Amino acid sequence: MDVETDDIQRNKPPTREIDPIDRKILGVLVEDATISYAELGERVGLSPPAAHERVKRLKRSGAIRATSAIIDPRAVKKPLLAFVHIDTRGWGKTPELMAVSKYPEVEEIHTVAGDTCMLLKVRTEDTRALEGLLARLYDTPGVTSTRSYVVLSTYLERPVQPEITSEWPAPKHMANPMY
Amino acid sequence: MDVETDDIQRNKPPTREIDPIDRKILGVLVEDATISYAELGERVGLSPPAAHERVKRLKRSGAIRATSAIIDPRAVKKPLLAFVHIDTRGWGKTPELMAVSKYPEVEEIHTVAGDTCMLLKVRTEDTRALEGLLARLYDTPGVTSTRSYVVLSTYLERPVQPEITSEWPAPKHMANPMY
DNA sequence: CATAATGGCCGAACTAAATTCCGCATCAAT
DNA sequence: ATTGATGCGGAATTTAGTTCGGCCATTATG
Repeated sequence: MDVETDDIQRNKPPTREIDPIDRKILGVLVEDATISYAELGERVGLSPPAAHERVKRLKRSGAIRATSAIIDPRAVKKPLLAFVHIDTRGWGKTPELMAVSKYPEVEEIHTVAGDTCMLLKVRTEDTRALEGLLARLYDTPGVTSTRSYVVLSTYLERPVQPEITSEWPAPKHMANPMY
Repeated sequence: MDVETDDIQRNKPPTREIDPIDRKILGVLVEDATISYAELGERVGLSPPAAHERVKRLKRSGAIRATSAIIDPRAVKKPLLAFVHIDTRGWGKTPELMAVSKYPEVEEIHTVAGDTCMLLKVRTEDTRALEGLLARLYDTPGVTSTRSYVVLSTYLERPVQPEITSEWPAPKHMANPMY
């Protein structure tokens, strides 16, 4: 058997810096991950095998976490979107609340700073189902109150974008911060 | 303005009812859209061409809106996630606020019912960038105040799930609603 | 009640893309 | 200047995507 000696990359995904071409690749694949490597290569200025190599690297490094079908919520009968803020008594109620992960209606669970403790994004068939989920939340020990924000219309909803705004319009009425 | 005709497929593509096999297909493709039609067919009990036909139909009907690469936010230097609630003076300030769509940091824009008017999901490189975005929001006429909830930890974040919880645990302490 | 028509599936053939291989150029470190 | 490593491109190979024709089941129709 082969015995690995000079094992350079043990714990570190050798996170090679993401260069502009990688970012372009990510931008293309976020829009449409079904295109061929030939077309991907053409769009970013690479040959098909080179583009393929880049994508493999991005997947290995974890930059591309998955390739996923984006579903229309209406098509699967989940037209009601809501954000639920949860206040808890005490600290560290997260493990108990994580139990709601098993419901496919729950899409996001975050802990947040601000006047509330946790924040859920949930998508249900109707208000009855939302009520059922809220009832389930109140059954969790430590949950003191919730506030739900029911979405009326969604104007934008998209995955993580690879681009970054480098220069923000300077708010001239403000002093310059030290950091 | 809108003239109501009996146009069946104005808002609705001729959505043939989604049967259990379709839902299984969606479930598989949400998890991993890179698998072959051979494997997809095997998982849902169909031949490769039959699975292919189903997927084509789901895409045509709009049930599958896109196939997209899911990016690790840290890999693209956007570790700061925040939800921004916006209060506006008056009504219908949406068009103006839609201008922030051009910033790739903005991932979602909703109008919500509750004590606030709009809700944004934004992901930035750091607090400076978040401040820059907030400053941009305050420059929008009609915006009276914002409240930001900065995410400390994300425990769950996933795309729309095709499954639906059919039976919610009945809250026994409640009366039965009429509807 | 029989029959035609439709829709969905399968197996096989065909086409296109993914993947591998190898030589070459570039850059960095010695 | 030399060496090693890294990334790229072109061609060949393997694998998957796609099309085609026939079969079966369900539903509409005379």
